[in-house]
Amino acid sequence: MKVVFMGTSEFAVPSLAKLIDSHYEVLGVVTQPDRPQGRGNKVVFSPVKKLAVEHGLEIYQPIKLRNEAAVDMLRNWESDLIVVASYGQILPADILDLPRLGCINVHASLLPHYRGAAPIQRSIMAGDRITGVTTMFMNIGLDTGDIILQKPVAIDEDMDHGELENILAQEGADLLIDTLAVLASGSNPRRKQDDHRSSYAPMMTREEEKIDWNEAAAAIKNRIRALSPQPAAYTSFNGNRFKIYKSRVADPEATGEPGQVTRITPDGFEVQTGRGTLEILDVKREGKKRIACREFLKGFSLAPGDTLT
RNA sequence: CGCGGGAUGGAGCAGUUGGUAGCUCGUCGGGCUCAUAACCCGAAGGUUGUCGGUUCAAGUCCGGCUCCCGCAA
Repeated sequence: MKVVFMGTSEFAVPSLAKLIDSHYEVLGVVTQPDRPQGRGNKVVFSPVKKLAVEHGLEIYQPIKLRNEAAVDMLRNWESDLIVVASYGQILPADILDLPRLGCINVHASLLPHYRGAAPIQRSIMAGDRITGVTTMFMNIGLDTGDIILQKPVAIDEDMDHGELENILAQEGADLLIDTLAVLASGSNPRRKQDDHRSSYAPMMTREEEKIDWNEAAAAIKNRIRALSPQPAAYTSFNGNRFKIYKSRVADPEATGEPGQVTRITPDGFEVQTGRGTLEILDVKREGKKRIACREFLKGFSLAPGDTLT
């Protein structure tokens, strides 16, 4: 079976890696164009491109898929199957129809839940204790195709986005290999998604990175987890903005003025929220490195009564 | 050359208009207490990221380099 892989972000890397290690033939890799990004606007390869380069695979980086050149390119590869994992662009019908076996996608949720760009963040932010990975046949809709295989994964209550993404990426890669085996065997299992139970997981926005101390402690904790380690939730004190990576609900029911520091603890400090207090454990000041909160307090004077905004 | 912050004893930070380095914590030794993230006394530990320049004198001014980070895209 000859396969074309389309992917961009870190989540897609294990899938491509397993595909390379498998006996299936990888004809080429499609990934997003190299774009200037980050500090200094340096041009950086996508994680998938880095892996593809290491293995000397043919790489194609169209700006748009929705044009003849892109469709021709993919047609010329004459693949049996296209595998997509967090690629970052919608595949037009012209391309979906190209491979003999169709296009399949590895998605980081138990579809039909959390269709869209940020299923991992959204599931953590919602406080879910279970999520999973899904492989499906792609169609015109956004993550609406027929399901091939699924595997549930438990979310530990202290797991952050980075940790969960790693796990799901690995599970997704394994599920992909299982899926290919199923398809190669000639069977074609597909189960329609129940649209009535679907939900949508839109990309996280800048605004959502700011902590609102009026929320309940548990909700803030989940937001911090969902954004850690990148880009990380933030708050500020006296004009100093700092990011918070890790927290713990101290007293779930305590009441008081939201945002106020209630006490200094051995591991950090506690902040009053809309409902309950939250102990802050891991932070990073602008221009500084990430450090444990107790270290942070040695050089940053913060006392009970101070208010975070 | 997108804008900006940082690099100081093991850790986190201060260091005024340039005059040979301080604080909190930790470590080690001693003391006190029923006890403690307690307290008291004492000690060790820094060629101030790197290279060069200005100067009688530079952590402090100027330039190059390396690494780290925030913002904006």
